[in-house]
Amino acid sequence: MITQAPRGTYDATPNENATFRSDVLHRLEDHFFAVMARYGYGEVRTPMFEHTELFSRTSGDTSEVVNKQMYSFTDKGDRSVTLKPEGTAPAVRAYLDAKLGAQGGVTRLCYQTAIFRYERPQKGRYRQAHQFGLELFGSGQPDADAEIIEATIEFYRAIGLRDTVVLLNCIGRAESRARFREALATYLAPWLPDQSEEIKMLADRNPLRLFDQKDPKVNEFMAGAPVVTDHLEDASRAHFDTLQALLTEAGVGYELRPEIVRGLDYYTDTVFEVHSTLLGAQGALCGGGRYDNLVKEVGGPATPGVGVGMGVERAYIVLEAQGDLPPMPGLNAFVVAATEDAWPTVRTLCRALRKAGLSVQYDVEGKNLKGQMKQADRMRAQWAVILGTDELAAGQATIKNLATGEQRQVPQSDIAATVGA
RNA sequence: GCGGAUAUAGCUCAGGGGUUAGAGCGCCUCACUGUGGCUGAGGAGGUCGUGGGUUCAAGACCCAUUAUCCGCCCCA
Repeated sequence: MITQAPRGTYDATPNENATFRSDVLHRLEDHFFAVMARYGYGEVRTPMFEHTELFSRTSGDTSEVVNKQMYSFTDKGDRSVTLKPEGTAPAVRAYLDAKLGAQGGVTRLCYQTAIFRYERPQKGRYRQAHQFGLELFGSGQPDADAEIIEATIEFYRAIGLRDTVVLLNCIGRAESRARFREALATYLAPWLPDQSEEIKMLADRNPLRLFDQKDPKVNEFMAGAPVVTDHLEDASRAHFDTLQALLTEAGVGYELRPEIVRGLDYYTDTVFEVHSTLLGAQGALCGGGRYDNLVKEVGGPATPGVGVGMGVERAYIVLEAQGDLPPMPGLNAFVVAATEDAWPTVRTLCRALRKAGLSVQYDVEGKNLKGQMKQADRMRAQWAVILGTDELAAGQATIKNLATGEQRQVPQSDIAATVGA
């Protein structure tokens, strides 16, 4: 079936029952960049693909994303390249390549990008998905973490999402995490031999995930397990405490969740997700956190950073589940020829109205008056502007409000003002 | 990568081996020849996801395949 989009991808189209309406996606983008402009974030656009090493080095080779989800291929120059599975590592690379941090201080970047992961698709999970992202380089202060989270919430408010919750955790630095893993391993040791292969593998590969299992028996056992936040260094502890105070001050509600650990290995200290109950199994709207070793890892000077990646489709799905998708956009006016002699004037008037900034169409199918009126209705035009022999003679036009049905005659020169109001 | 469900008109769905496959909505025409929406009357539109098979006969049953959805896993 050559007409269907590849598995896990979709076409966004401007029609009412599209899976994703392109006009809505466009609105989300507008809101995102408008909000981020108010926070002073500048847009960075990075390539669709990167050297594979950028991701394998930074995301960690035990991570699921790098392990089996990357769209990697060898190009004709025998280089291994990968369609980007996430936005942060490329943003870091671009930040370094363009020497944005050369003057010191803080650099704030935002982006909108497609991401690719070879996964089994379901609702809210695609092989090509899209993310809005923020990265803040050059500050290790909790104020930076707070700003990222606050800006994220601000975006969700701007597009009208309700009932979202910020899930917050602090996973510490390498040393404290090692200490914690040790404590956890000690706790798991007597219990593990009786568990399923799956649990054993998880305990070996990514033990923090054990905090986030569906099995109630596992949860019961894990309730008594040591918690990451009990093993934090003083600096991490203080950072986390201050961040919470800042969020409270900002009026951003949050829940502490020791099971939030994130799938990418580069995070240090702060990690967070925003969830919505309306998303089903794919509960996360966005995920982010602090990555104080990442810039150095990519080859730059040691530079702290914090960022977030927000799922565009997931925001859309929640908006739709709320019943809050905006109505399909319509024209300001549809200009109608009531008599054959009016066509030249119809065309000139359309040009004038468009020049005045209005969205305007006229019939290009050779329809009669009734057909044109019908078309005006179908295009959700606010006004029908009707021109016929009578109007031409008087230098006027009949304008009809298609919502109320009222109509009146106005001078042709006044139409832009009336229709645009 | 694992388990389960689904695929029939533009959309939402009914039909469960046997004449020309149905409904609602949408679309087209007419009533309404300078006026959309409402109403009424007509009408068009489907190789029943695709490829095989069983059968005298398949949209229905079987196998494969593709896609979507749900759960697991993972996460955006």
